[in-house]
Amino acid sequence: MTRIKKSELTKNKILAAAESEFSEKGIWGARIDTIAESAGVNKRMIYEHYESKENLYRTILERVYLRFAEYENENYIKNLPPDEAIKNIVDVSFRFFESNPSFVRILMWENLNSARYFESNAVSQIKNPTISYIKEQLRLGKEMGIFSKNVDEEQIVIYLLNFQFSCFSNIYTLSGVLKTKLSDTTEIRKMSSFVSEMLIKYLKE
Amino acid sequence: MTRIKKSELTKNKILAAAESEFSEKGIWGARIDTIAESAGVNKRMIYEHYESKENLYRTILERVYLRFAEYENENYIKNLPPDEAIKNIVDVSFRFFESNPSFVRILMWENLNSARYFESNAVSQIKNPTISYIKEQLRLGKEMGIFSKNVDEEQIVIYLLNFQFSCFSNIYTLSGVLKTKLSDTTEIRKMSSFVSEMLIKYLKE
DNA sequence: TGATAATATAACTATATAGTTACTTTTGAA
DNA sequence: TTCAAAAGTAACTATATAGTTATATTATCA
Repeated sequence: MTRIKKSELTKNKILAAAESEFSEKGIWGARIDTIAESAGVNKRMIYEHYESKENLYRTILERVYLRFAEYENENYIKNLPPDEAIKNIVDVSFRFFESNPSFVRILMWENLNSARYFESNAVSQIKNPTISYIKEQLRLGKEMGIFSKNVDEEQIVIYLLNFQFSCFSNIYTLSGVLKTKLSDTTEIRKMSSFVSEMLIKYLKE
Repeated sequence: MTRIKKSELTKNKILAAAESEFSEKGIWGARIDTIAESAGVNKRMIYEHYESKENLYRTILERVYLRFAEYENENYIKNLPPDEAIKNIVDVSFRFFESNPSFVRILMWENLNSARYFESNAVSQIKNPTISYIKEQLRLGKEMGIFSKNVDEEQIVIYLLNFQFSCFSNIYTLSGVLKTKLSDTTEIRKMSSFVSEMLIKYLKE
């Protein structure tokens, strides 16, 4: 294998191991030794390529968030009627969260750190198309007379982003209280579709 | 001061310091030395009264959750019509979350630990009156013909518990994306009342 | 082919941290 | 007042962890 390819491989192994370790334990609980070991790479290589634990974490955060933004961007079905488009938005982010549990967890850690790293530099500059897309659909829906005129666009955006996320994030303590395993995919799907149905009804009212 | 009173004082100082440290940094990030120092108490006293870090954490978790259950229990206004009762439930938990940020954070840490400590022993046995109270109001509302008959009670319970909580929990990364400071009380209040209005409309539909 | 720069390794250092030990001070019942 | 038990202290131990150093191996290009 060529030198460059080999170092790329090393970097990728580090990134994969780091993503899993950081998502499991957060930046403070994660161990560099563990990352090195489960990447099958010498610890010094982490410092060679990523300087410090903090910097490695930032890299992971950026990477993970970029993956989200790209997924959203690529998967929205264009030219749907506004009500179908809203359902589609819910559906796309549902599928992303479902297949990227480490994304959900890393964002949760970030929230407990008051989004310290998330707000800094690169990450917050990543173009996320979702917000403007939602607003566009809402405006379109109002124009077409499908959606009620006095809907608060800002709140709908928050609702869509936040409450979809919360179907995946705070379900463990809630499961304990309800004595139902809400982390099962079927349960999550139920919650998610309930939330979106309710929203659509509200918009059309 | 008597011996017993003095040791009670020490215990309380430890509990207060521990609650703040654990809520800030979670069980893994919290430091026993920091707790001892900010309690103004010798480190050994923590082990004298609480055995281990883990056990101290459990004590805090129980204490904090008990506070929640008691608050809910004491603050619901009885004999309201069902729609007002639902609004009241939202309002009461809003006020609790608002004035107990450490509760919100500790539950978030717990969710990242898959509710490991939350599910064990004492905590999950604490009687939380909320769930049965919500269900009662829903049934009453249906009987009185105020609420639609085909409302999924389970989902409403989840909605109320989870989405109210998420107005406080995952707002930091979302603030970053939206470039609005959602952690301000006014913003939280907006979100919360939006969510409850939407629910009431849905129930009455 | 042999010099050189990139890539990799093992063993190390400095520090932080949960938990302990051996000791001193204070309190209250007899 | 005395003295045993409770409450408190400082200094310690064993271990874990982020980051480093000194050295070895390997791929590329002259």
